[in-house]
Formats: sequence, C-alpha cells, structure tokens
Amino acid sequence: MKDIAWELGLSVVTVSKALRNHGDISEATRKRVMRRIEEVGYRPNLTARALITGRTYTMGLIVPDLLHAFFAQIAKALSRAVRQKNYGVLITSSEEDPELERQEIAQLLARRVDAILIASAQWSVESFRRIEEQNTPYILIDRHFAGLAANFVGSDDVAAGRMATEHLISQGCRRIVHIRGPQLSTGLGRLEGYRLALSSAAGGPLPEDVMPVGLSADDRGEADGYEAAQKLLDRAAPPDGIFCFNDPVATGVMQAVLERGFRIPEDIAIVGCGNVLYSGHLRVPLTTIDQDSAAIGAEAGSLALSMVESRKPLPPESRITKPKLVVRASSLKGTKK
Amino acid sequence: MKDIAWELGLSVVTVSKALRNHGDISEATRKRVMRRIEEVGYRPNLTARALITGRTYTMGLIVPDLLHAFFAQIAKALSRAVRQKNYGVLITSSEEDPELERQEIAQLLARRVDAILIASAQWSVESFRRIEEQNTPYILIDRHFAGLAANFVGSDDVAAGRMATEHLISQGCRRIVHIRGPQLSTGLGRLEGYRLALSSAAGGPLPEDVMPVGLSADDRGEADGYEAAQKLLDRAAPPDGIFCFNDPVATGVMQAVLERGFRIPEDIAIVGCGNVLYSGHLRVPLTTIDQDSAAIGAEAGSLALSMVESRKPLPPESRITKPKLVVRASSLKGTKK
DNA sequence: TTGAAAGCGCTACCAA
DNA sequence: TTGGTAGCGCTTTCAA
Repeated sequence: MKDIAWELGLSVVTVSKALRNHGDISEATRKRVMRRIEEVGYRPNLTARALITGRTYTMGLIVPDLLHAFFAQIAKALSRAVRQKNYGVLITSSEEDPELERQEIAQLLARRVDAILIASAQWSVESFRRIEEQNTPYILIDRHFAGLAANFVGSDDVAAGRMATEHLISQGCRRIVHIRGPQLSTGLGRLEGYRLALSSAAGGPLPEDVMPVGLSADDRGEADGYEAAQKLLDRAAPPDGIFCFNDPVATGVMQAVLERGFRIPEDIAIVGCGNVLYSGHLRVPLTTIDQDSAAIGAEAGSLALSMVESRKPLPPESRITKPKLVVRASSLKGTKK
Repeated sequence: MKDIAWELGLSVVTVSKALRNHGDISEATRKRVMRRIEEVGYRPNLTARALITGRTYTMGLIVPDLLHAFFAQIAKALSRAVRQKNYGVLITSSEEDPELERQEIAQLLARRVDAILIASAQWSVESFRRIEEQNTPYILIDRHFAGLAANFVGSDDVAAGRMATEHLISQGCRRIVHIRGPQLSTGLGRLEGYRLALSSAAGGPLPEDVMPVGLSADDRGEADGYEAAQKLLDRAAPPDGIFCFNDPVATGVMQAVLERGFRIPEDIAIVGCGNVLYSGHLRVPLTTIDQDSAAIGAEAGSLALSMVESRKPLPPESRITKPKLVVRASSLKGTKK
C-alpha cells in the first residue's frame, strides 16, 4: 500500500513509477523507494494493476487431462517458459469433455488471461470464434482444426502414424492393427499415416484393420487399450503388430497381451505414440513415437509471449515438430533387417 | 460492459445486482437483464470484481514437479474439487528449489490468490510466516514442518516406511537397504518407519543400511535411483531387499538391477512408495505404498474452500490419510508366508 | 426495488 | 523529474 508514499513524502505516482523502473525518475528517489519497499515487504497488488493495464500476466492452459504425462510435460515446459517473464499459468482440465471445455474457456476469458493455450477436445470451431471476439490471443496445442486459421504448436501426426506403421512392417509384421484415437486431428492424422504406410508397403499393400476406442480422460486410455486388445486376441488370427494411438493405450494393450500368454514382440509387436516418460520402463520397454512434448510446451510458451508482447494481432503461425521413432524391445523382432 | 445498463434504461448497480442474484431485485428486471447478458455474451470482468471484493476465486498451488505423477494427481484432484465452486488453480512448480519456491510464493501473494496450497521444498519456516502476514490461508500438502502449526493434508509417512519395510522382512529379506529421500518430512518419516520396522523385526533386529540421494526435480528420481543401485550392486554382498523413497526412484533401481542381471524379486525385492499410476505396469510390477494422492488433492481442495468461505481464521487442521500396501510382483518372493 | 456516490489499488496522461 | 487528476470495471454503502 502506498502510505509508503506518504512516509517518504512522495506521491503515489512517483512510487508507482519507481516500482516499475519507469523512465523519468531520479536514481536517488528510486533507490529510496526501493529500500522502503524492501523494509515493509510491500508487493504491488497485481489484480489492481491488471484492471488498468488490461494485462493479467497470466496464461490460461486447457488440457484434456493433467495426469496424462504428455500434457503434464507440456504444462511443465510452458510454465517454465513463461515464468521468466513473470507470467503465471492457470491450468485447467477439460477431462476430454467439449462442454466442460467451453465452460473453462469462458472462465479464462472472464479472468482476462492474456492468452489461452488449448489442447482442445472440441468438435466444432465455435468456441474459438468466441475467443477471437474477446480479442484474446489463443494457441492450439497438439490438436488443430482443419477450417481454423489459428496459431498451432504440435507435431506432425501423419508422419508419426506413418513412421510407426512402417517400422512394424520393417519388422516383418503383416497383420497390423491400428487402435485409433478420437476424431480429432491427432487421431485422424495418425490413422492417415497408418493407411499411407500400409498402402505403400514394400511387398505390396497390406490390409487395413482399425479398432476404435472411446478415449475417456480418467483412465488415460489404458482401460480402453486393455479392452480393445482382448477383442483382438479373441480372433482366430490375432494381429502380429499393433500400432496404438498413444502410450497409455499401448500400456493397456501390453497388459492384456501378456496376460493372455502372448509374447512381445515375438508374437505381437507393439508401437505406441507420445514417448511418455515412463514408456521405456514398461513391462516390455515400449517402441513409440517421440513428439517432444517438452519442446511443444516451450514453443507454445514463447509463441504466446510474443503474441502478448506485441499488442497488435500477428498472423497465425504453425510450429510443427518432427516426430522421431524410438525403438525399444516391444517391436524389435529382428526377423527382418 | 455496462452499456447494457444504458440499453435497458437501468443503472449499473441494478445490473450488477441482477448478475449476482442479489436479493432486492425484482424478478422481472432480473430476467430482463439476464436475457440481454445472454444476447451480448457479456461476462463480468473478474479482475475488477477481485479488486473490490478482495477475492480472486483462485487457488495457488506449488508443487516440486508437475511431471511427477504423484503431484499431477494432486493437482488434478484439487482442480476438480474447487472447480464446482468456480475457483481456478494457478499451478506453479518449484523444481524442488527452495529459492524458486519463495519467489513463487511471492508471486501468488501478489496475485492475491485466495489460498495457497504447497508441497514445500523449504528447509525453514520463514516463508510461511510471510504468507501468514498477508493473511492468506495456506495448506501444506504432502510435506509438513515440525515447528509449524499449519493446515496439513498428507499421508502418514512413518507408517508408510514401516509397512514397506515390514513387508520386505516378511518376504524373507534380511539385508534391506533404504534409498532415502530428501531431508523433509516425507523422507524423514519414511526413514523412521524403516528403522522402526528393522528394530522390531520378528527374528531380532536387522541392520540399518541407508543410501542417500539428492533428489532433483528434472528426473523425478529415476536417475538417482539408477545410480544408487549401481553402487549397491557393486558390493560384495548386495542387498536382498530395497525400500525406495518413491516410485520414480524404484523405477531407476529396477532398471539398474535388471541390467546387471539380477532377478526381481528372487535376488532382490523392491518396494517403492506413492503408487504412481504406472507403477503396476513397470518392467516388474512394483510393490509400493499407496498414499492416495487423489484423495489428498481433493481433501486439500475442500479444506481450502472451507477456509476461504469462512472469512475468519480457522484453527489449523491436519488431515492424514492412512497409507496402504499394494503388493505386486517386485517383492513377492513367496519364500516365507 | 432502485440508483447515486464513493472507492478497491493501481497506472495513464498531462501539466507543473 | 514530479505529482494532480481521472478512471480501469466493478461492488458497496445508503438514501430515495
């Protein structure tokens, strides 16, 4: 509070300026003010400042599930990237529910966050129009939308799906099932990559075989993967390779496969996606596609910062990381190659 | 904005009251206002409201590492608990660094969060005095301090350490090493539990054997566990049981042990702590102590809410969950019992 | 039931 | 270099 001003025989204005290293202030008074600030342990009320400057120094992040290590990693990296500029991050979870997500967007908007970063579970683009109306910059993370010219930071999902599938093919798999993700850019992209790889396989096109699952947030896909795998194993001719939408799904698949007495990778090779941090420590170390979630988070952070710092709207930008295949035991048949 | 008031021929005051269902407002005008609100898509500016009411409807959460599933789980549960009352959560990470943590506390204080929830990496109690000075309610999570009469939500670490160790003893282990955690209540408590269990072992007291590690946030303990295990395995007589401070450490230990050709649990049994969500899917499914981090997060949330809602200071409260042993393959020798 | 006045704690703008 | 005046968008008296 600014009885500090009174104590020093200054005006609040001067104190305010001193606090912010505002240009026209004499070094002497600045020092004087700063010392008193220190003594009293005063900290300016950021909500008041926000009201007048219109900047809250807060980024809003919406993820489907904080417990999913992929998003936790993004959150962590984002938080770190913006922290140095004194930004905080308001993190909320949509639990993969579009309606809840819309509410969260409204909340963040009401709180006047400086930018919204969102790995959206949305089907339509409507919510984003709302954000645009409020002139709040926003960035799509991980998942993007075809018809929406928005900032995007994520990975090339088609390439990811393709690499994963090609790898399985190169390991000698011929009956390759894809356990697909939701109807979002990530699920769709990886599916497309899977198809591309199969159709251009070396020894002639391989048959497609896609299993859907309904991803719910609470189990992160493990239960779904487990279930899907059960069905697959009940078949007369089970697959010899499975490309899973993500690592949690792969984890569930792995469990089911082992329980049923199949060997990984000898009987069934498994590839995941995301390279979540524990994937190398699973029952059978998991071959997966690394999408560098840390880089995505950091990139999104720096992009958000630049958007906020330059007050005028910047043209939408896409920053897409190249996925990398990480080969581990779960797919290494050594049959071929 | 309240040109809505003007449009309806009302005063801003009336609109404001209508918005908040404030008592004295006629049902008719309330409806009228609400409808207009809807049409325009107006949302009140929460920062302005915060300035005058002094309540930001925001909880501040500080964890050592968001990537550690234990804390991610807490964050998720907390977020869910307070969301229904329209609170948001500002999540920051201290990266296990006391100095950084102090800065984050100052940030949260400056932002005037309604309550601070913190799994502290602090050595001293000084920071908390600061929080108290600002009259901001705060709750310690997971880690508490001997000399501090503060609200605490966490687990009984002594019991956890004891259960883990007793389990190893019951499995026939006689050379049991504890890879200990940091000098905080969690590390200290589990260590004490370990000692208690050894000294009261059925066949007479067993020797203590404690390995320190310096937990850094970035690897969540895996690398530390890996290193510690290497040293252990270099010994002439390696241990036959290892109780690890937490699951990430256990993960690292497991890797080293397997790499060196030892069998788990036949040669070396391993027990972790935390029951992080992937612990059942590790190379060897991990026996661990469940501390129900979801319950901790939810409890902390409801406690925080009750503190905030009742404006007057409540007497400090401790909510301590009872840990549970989760037996999996990593310790199941079947030698005895 | 409604609204005028005052002000939350701070910063922008301009005059001194 | 300093400080008075205004006002950010709301809510809180309290009087009409």
